[in-house]
Amino acid sequence: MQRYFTITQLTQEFDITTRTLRFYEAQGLVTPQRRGRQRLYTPGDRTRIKLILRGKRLGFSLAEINEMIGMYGSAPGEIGQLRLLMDKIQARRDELLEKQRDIELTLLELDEVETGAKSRMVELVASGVSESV
Amino acid sequence: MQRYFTITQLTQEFDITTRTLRFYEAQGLVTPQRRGRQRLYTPGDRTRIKLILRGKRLGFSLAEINEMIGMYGSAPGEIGQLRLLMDKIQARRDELLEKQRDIELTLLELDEVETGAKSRMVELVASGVSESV
DNA sequence: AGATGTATTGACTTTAACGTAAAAAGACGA
DNA sequence: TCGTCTTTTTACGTTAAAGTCAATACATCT
Repeated sequence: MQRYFTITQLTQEFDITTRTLRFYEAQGLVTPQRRGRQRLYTPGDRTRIKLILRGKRLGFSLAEINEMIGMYGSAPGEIGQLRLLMDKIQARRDELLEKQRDIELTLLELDEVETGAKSRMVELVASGVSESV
Repeated sequence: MQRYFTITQLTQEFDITTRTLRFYEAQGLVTPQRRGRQRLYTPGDRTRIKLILRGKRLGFSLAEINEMIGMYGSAPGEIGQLRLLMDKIQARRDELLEKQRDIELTLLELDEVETGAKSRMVELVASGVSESV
């Protein structure tokens, strides 16, 4: 018993437009089945869409995302190909680790700005500005 | 004694083009001084550029980056403005935390793929394919 | 059958973030 | 002073990732 999703269900769930999903399909990122002309998305398709959106949030291009998703089901039968795959994995991992460091730094800086803003606020309130916090 | 950087020094250090730096300037992201027509970047400008590139790596748009950088030197004198600033900070923080989770998940998936690839490799080698590892 | 609402397709447009090319202006060494 | 090099400015081109619009098709309700 396969459960299907319609395109609008998915657009609502992920807060994207139909145009977006059709565009992803045109790019070969998802290939939903058809009932007549209507698109039917399987749970697998839905998962792929989730992966795409996650990749987007991390700043990857659709081409990169396509490549990454391509890694999942593959497991090629040739040693050379396997080596290539593992190289790609390592490259992605390095990128992600860099992003992690970038995030840490940015979070720290946000903390600093917030600290400054807070103390500035205390100053203002103490200096007699009537304001209910 | 102010030390200045030329545009090409910075392009080499950060591996970007002059076009990129001039574009950032046109967008108001950096405003180097001039000696005649030549651009002179201060250490502060250099830091801003680093922040811009970091933001880009995290998938933020130049407009978002501009806003974030704008938070740094500000500390506005009005309570309402301070509240707004703190709201923005929190929003950014939430985004960054989401990106962190996204990265964790992606790293885990990469691990899985790699594990699969490794065992597949062992299989291949064991099944008699001559290959020096 | 007619009206209404949702899907699809195709074409054209838009936006961000640069790339590329051409012309002119200094800067510098021989 | 000449030639070379770098830098600047201006203008047009490009790419990715959709947005927008119009025409058509399907399905459903009345």
